[in-house]
Amino acid sequence: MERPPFDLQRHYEARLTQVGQEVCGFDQNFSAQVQLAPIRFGDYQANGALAYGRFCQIHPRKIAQRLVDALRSEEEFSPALCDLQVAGGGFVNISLSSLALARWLAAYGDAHALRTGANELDGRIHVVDFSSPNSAKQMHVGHLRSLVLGDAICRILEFFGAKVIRDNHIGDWGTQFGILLRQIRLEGTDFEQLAPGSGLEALEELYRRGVQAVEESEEAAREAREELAALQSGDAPRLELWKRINAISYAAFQKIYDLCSVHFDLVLGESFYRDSVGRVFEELEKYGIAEKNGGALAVFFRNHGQFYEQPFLIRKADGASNYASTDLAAVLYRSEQLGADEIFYVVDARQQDHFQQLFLTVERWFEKTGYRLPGLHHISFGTVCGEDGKAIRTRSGEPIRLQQLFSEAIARARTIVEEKNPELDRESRDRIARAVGIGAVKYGDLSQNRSNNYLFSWDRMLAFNGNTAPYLQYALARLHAIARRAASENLSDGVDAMPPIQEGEERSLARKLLHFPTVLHQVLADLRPHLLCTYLYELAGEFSTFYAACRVIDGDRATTRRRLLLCDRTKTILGLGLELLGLEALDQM
RNA sequence: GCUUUCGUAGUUCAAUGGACAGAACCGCGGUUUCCUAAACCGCUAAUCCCGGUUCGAGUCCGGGCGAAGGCGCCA
Repeated sequence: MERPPFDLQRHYEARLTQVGQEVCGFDQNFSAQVQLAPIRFGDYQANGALAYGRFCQIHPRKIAQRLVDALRSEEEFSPALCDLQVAGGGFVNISLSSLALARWLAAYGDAHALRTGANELDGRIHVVDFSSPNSAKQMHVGHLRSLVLGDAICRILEFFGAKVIRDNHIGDWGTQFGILLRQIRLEGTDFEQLAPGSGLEALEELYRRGVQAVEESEEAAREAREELAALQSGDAPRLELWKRINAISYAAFQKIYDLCSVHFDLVLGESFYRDSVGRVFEELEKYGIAEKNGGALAVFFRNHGQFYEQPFLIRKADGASNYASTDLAAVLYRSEQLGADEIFYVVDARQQDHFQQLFLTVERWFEKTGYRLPGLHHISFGTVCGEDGKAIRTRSGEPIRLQQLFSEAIARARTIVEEKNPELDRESRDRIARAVGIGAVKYGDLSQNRSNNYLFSWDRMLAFNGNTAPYLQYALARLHAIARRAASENLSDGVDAMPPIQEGEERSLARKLLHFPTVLHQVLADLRPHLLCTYLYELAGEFSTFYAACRVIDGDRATTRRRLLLCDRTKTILGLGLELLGLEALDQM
């Protein structure tokens, strides 16, 4: 028997469009427009007849009926597999039979089978630039989004077959070093006392004082710029200090990354590009893309609707490079050395102008030089705001540090574990507390549409009920418990075919499982992991309802076997979904 | 001044131009001799305003109002 298509929504879209055009005689203006249907209408619905009927002045119901009649002679649309109905003003509703549900579940029985269904990006090289904190400053809640969103996006791209290069583009070559070096010289800071891994708070304090000085005095600002220029031109003592500052910073960042299980393939930082910015300046000037303006080097977009009077500064008047300089050099490196087909920048929406201008500049530059232009994408996200509705910043007040947020989440989770499961050993309780606490925080961010700002709230970040990671983890833990019991009673041996699904809770759960590929394609289309969160929450909800209503391990062997298989598939998809979001799966909690 | 994003129940959030706008939290009520009650079941409540396009608009376009951002040497 032929394997059913991985994503039925996609498949039906293609098939119905094809049958409409080739069998029914509809022209190129017809497309089936298949989408997931509300359950009251069936499993999938095709909306294309409404638009097409209007277009060719035929009643849409007639169009829909012609399509249904043509489909009925196709084997895959036979009554044994699905029911077709014309409804409303010309919708075509498709409802899968229990046999069709069972066949799909049989074909996609484990994570490996699911992965083979998703190969759109096989062999593509995708560079994802995310997290990218600034050296010498602690990460706070404002840094959460890039970190968890970036990690989830990497996992999703990898699932579809891409070779993903996770690049942490740390801000280690910018203005803050001028300010820091000046302040260190002024205060005579002793670095021997700042051991790697513990000195970041002291550095941050130093920086805070430095910023204050620079804001208050033009003289101090000039000195800081001079310090930076001296560092960037390779002054040895300053480079030595710079290295120490970075060692302290990187060690602190790594603790956070370890805690929430995020890893990088490359941690190059802006400084990595310090010797290649020269080539950028040279080429951009040579091809007339950049020009000197008031001492600085700038790219103008004089015919551009938005940027006609907003130039892109790529080198400061004092010769120092800036954010734009290193970003340009980084694109070149990622294209030439890493072979990037696509580059994703997971950076907040306030930098939209910067990235638009960066991309416009790169397009001109690569066109002139004939360099291979990768796809450039700014995966922007809204700002994390405080109670006042404004962005949480390092400078104003004391934002909540990531370390502090994660610690608090783990502590609260531990309290609950100890209350619910006092019989577990200490090691298990620790593991569960960590997975639940970190998971709740990650999910609190991931479950929201990235394009909106959101108010930081302890209540959301530390919620363990409702639409949260622990809800998903709990459902999965129950599925593991069922599997353990089935194994201990030797119930799970030799069952790989899928018996037809029964109506009611079983069917609702099975139907939801089949939506997984469609949701993944939606997530991939514009890299919005919150759609996967919503889906997994609904899936876990369907399972919980099923679990409350149906005894899985039941006296009746056929029932037990059918329900065990359904649980197995749910366990696979829920587990894979959690993995794609970067959330830890638990087998008990 | 120019410009970008956003505006949905009391609150925090969903909704590839489709049929009756979904959840969660909060509140109230119910469920456990049975595979984990971190669960399940039930009740109430919303598309900022005015136009336009469309068979169909929370979604697209125009104009208001409101919020947050960006705009030559910060990243």
